[in-house]
Amino acid sequence: MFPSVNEQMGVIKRGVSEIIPEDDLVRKIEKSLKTKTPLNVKLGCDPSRPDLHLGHSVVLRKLRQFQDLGHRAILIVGDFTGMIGDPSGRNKTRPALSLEETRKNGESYFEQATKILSKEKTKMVYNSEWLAKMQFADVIKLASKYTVARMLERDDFTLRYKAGEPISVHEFLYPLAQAMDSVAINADVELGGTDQKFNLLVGRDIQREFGKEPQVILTMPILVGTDGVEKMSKSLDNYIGLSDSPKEMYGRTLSIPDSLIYDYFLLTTNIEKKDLEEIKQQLERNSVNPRDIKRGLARELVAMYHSHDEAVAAEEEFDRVFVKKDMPDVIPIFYPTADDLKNVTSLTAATGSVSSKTEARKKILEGGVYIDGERITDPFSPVPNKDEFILKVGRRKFHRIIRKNQ
RNA sequence: GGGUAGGUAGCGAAGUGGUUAAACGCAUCAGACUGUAAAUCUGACGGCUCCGGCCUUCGGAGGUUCGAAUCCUUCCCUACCCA
Repeated sequence: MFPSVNEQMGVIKRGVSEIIPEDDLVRKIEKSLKTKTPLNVKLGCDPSRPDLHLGHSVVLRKLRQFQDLGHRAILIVGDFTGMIGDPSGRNKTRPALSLEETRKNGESYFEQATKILSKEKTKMVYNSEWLAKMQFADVIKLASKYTVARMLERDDFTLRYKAGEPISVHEFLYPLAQAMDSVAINADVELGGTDQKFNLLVGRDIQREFGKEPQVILTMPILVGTDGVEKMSKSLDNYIGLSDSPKEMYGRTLSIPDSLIYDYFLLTTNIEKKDLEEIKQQLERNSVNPRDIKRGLARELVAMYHSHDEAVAAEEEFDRVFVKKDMPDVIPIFYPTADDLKNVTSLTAATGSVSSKTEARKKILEGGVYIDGERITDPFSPVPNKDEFILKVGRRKFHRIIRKNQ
């Protein structure tokens, strides 16, 4: 039923940052084999940001591997913590959510996560189920099990504390709440990014306090975003979304810096170990143009989330539009009103490519607006007297303008 | 509770009565170059505009003044020190 311990460990260890403690994981797997009981593998998800991207995929893919090895994946939606939000208002990215919102986001999270996870084998639970039932006395008791010094061990807290940035008391409760999740579902393994290491470790301590066997924690490296510097995140707009269209996904992938190519292959694709090794060699020796390796990565990703055919199509389209500077094959159509046709500025603004006429005028003066391939330099130049033409704004916004003859 | 230092555009950070829509850096956007890589260069960067201008900003609210981000009052917020 289950693969052997060595086989399992081989799969599990690919790409991981840390397994703490590794021996315990081996032991747990041995026990699972002996008793024919799958391990409970936990992953917490944040319902305040339901748009998943490649960064999330790193850890989700690891979870999928556990599923393929026969283990049980449990997604915990942090609806309770999401509902509390951040009262200090310091972190605006964490607004308080209503119960309905967290539910809705949870559903959406599940839907996207199952692009990677097996739908049937994934269990999703909301942590309000047990956290909402706790009394204040329970919370105090829980909090008493951890010390301030230990909380401050956390790098994030230390840095903020030293920098003189505010840390609210309730932030100390987050790791404890997360730990309670592990207690509630009897987690054997908890996955997370390396930035979650502290929280995951707290889970071990609290499980012990509750007389449970501590979970093994497994951390995955943080995927750097397309800017090559920051962690991939939606708010920094350096992400490749799992729901991005083939075109977008392909283009965004090509925009990552060369230094990230290997990590992306390792962390976000399923390519064979030997191919991975070859890529590493090629990159190190510079024997192949990194661009071509990157194109391969982009095709791979589009094929994973869409299809092989769409990957090929996306590449062709990309070459046409950006290499040959030709037109994309699908261009949104815009039917202008008489007012929009007053001049090119009005038209550009009307298409919504820019936020206002002021913006449109700036782009025209900067030389970023083209009509049928001709650069427009005068904001007040008239709209060509044609029934149909192509308006291009910036590098990638195209509109097919069609006049309706009334 | 007492004291100190602060709160300026997406972020960081100057400015401390009068060309100040507010230096500078980062980020972003557009252009050149290119492999939608890196590096570099140029320009834009509060909002709107009939291009003449108009409107809104310097934690909030009042006030002084011809004139305030800058002075006064009050409130809110943050860090640090003392208790």
